[in-house]
Amino acid sequence: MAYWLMKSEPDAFGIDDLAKRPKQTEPWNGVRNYQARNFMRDGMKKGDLAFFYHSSCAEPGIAGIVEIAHAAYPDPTARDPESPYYDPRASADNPVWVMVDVRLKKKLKHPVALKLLKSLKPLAGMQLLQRGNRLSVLPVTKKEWDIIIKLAKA
DNA sequence: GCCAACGTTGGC
DNA sequence: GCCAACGTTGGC
Repeated sequence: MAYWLMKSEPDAFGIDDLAKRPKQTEPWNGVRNYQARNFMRDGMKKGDLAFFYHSSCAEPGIAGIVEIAHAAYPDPTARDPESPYYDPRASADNPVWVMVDVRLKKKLKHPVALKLLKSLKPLAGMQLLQRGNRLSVLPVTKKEWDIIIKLAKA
């Protein structure tokens, strides 16, 4: 079982939006970065857990925990000319882009702010905190995961 | 709104 | 294959 972090802008789709979805499940479409795609395609398994991270907002940080409810499968928005995520290279034979389904496990009563994560020495190696990091899907080590879970409960 | 960092594109 | 130009991300 692996751990992940997935970013979303709460103005576009936040943890509360996920909570309102049927079965509190949503296809994580629109990822258009190869590294992020590869994490989803090659790394994510059904049952893996991920932090739901709010980016580009007043209080960036971890807002909740989600479970990977479905492993990677083709992202249909890549083949929809009406979609902002449209990619003319995508076809039935070669979907190019994939998505996973995420299901809400828990919305944190007290989100773990980026500011707090940055202040903790044991988390200094976190990929999220590295300079210039822009990936929307990132791996999290079990050690990091456990530390953050404790913070969320504190 | 600014800007650093990074990925992608496209001319050569 | 190089690299400048451009677009995007995301914290502040």
